[in-house]
Amino acid sequence: MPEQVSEQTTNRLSLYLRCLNELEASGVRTVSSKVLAAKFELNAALIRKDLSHFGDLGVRGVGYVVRDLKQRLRQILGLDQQLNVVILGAGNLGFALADYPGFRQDGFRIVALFDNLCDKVGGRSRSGVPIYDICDLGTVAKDESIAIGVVAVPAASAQVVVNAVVEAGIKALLNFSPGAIRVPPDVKLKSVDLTVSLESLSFHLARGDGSGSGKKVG
Amino acid sequence: MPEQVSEQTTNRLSLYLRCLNELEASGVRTVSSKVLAAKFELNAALIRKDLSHFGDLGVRGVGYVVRDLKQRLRQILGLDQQLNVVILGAGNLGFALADYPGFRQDGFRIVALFDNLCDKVGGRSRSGVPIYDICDLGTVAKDESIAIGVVAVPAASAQVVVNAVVEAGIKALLNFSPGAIRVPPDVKLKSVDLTVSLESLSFHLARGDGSGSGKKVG
DNA sequence: TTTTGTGAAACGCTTCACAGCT
DNA sequence: AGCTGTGAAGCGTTTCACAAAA
Repeated sequence: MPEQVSEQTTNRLSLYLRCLNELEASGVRTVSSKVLAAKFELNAALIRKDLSHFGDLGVRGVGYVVRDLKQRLRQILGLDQQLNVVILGAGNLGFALADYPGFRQDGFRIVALFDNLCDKVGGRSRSGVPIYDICDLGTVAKDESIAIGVVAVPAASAQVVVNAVVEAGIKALLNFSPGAIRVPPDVKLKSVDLTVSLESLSFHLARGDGSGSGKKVG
Repeated sequence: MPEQVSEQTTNRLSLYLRCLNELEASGVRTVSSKVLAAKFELNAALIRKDLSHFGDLGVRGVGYVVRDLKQRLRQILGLDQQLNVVILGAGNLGFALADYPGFRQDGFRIVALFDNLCDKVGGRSRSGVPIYDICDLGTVAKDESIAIGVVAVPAASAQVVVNAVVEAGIKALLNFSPGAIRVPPDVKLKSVDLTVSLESLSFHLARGDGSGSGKKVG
């Protein structure tokens, strides 16, 4: 429905949804933007603006109906259908992500790990995710209709692996390797750079200005 | 020197530094904002603005002297002195981070893992990081002058663990658990929310608008 | 001439303030 | 009365465009 929704709004929608799940579990029926705002230390108008991108989701004088808004947000975020995920790189990080509860989430299913080391291929992660040879990525991607690739390989091979993932027709990528990665314009790339995060903390320590509640970034 | 430097500028400084390291290794002596900008698909003026916060670091008509700028950025980011890091939570993620090369970086040293499960305490990670009981956090933090805590515990115990870390006098926190975490204003918190990242990708897939080169976020 | 450093303009996101609905 | 939805104001970041320096 909306023309353009900013990345920041998108990220907040996830947070709202998580909160609504908790509220529903607590038996809360409706919630106002004001109450929601307090939980995240955000401005209430911002929450209303975020939601208003997707139609009139609230009820004036009442607030938002928890169950309805939750359902609608799941739909907006594409969580009403399952998305299949593969992880590239069966190293420490790849394994950890494969078994990470936060990743074995509602709408997501981790289908496979990929690596190029022969002795790893054929094995499984602790939670049972099978490890394939990276050469088979194209086949698996089609057979299992993989939607998302998670890149957890060393920096040196990152771009090569990303190219293979793009080649396999996967249109969404979560990248954990450092350095600049290039993808075609029709592929969505989201990068998490742990070095940048650490160095940002180092910077703030060096200038002695703790500044609370760093904004969540996703 | 500067009054205020935005988080976004700070994050980019890390990227510039990484690039300068590569340039120096390649024997490049000077680099212009234009060349740097091309590597990151950024505007050259933005890079000059970022750097100009810290004095006149460039030479007009020439560009930036790679070795000098690298040195200066290391200083600005506080990487000229070692920072000791502890990881809270010796689960899959904690172990992976303890052994992750990107974390065993220049200025950082991972001193310890902490957990509350008796059978883990006393052991070591693959790379040799010792595991202590979380009760000993205060002591270790003081003895080893820990600067940064990395929180990799389940969501349910996140706030409790964060409180313990703050109590131990640690002023910088990298948090991997989902949900809203509160810290005092003098503590710097940076959160990486993997669920939000995944759901953001899901959102973009659902509306079918791949939009290349997602900005690196740290 | 090349490239930095920087005011001014442009842009985008957030907050304010209030009309309008329940 | 209470709360949403939203135009307008405010504010911070990015880009432009050019004077100043090498």
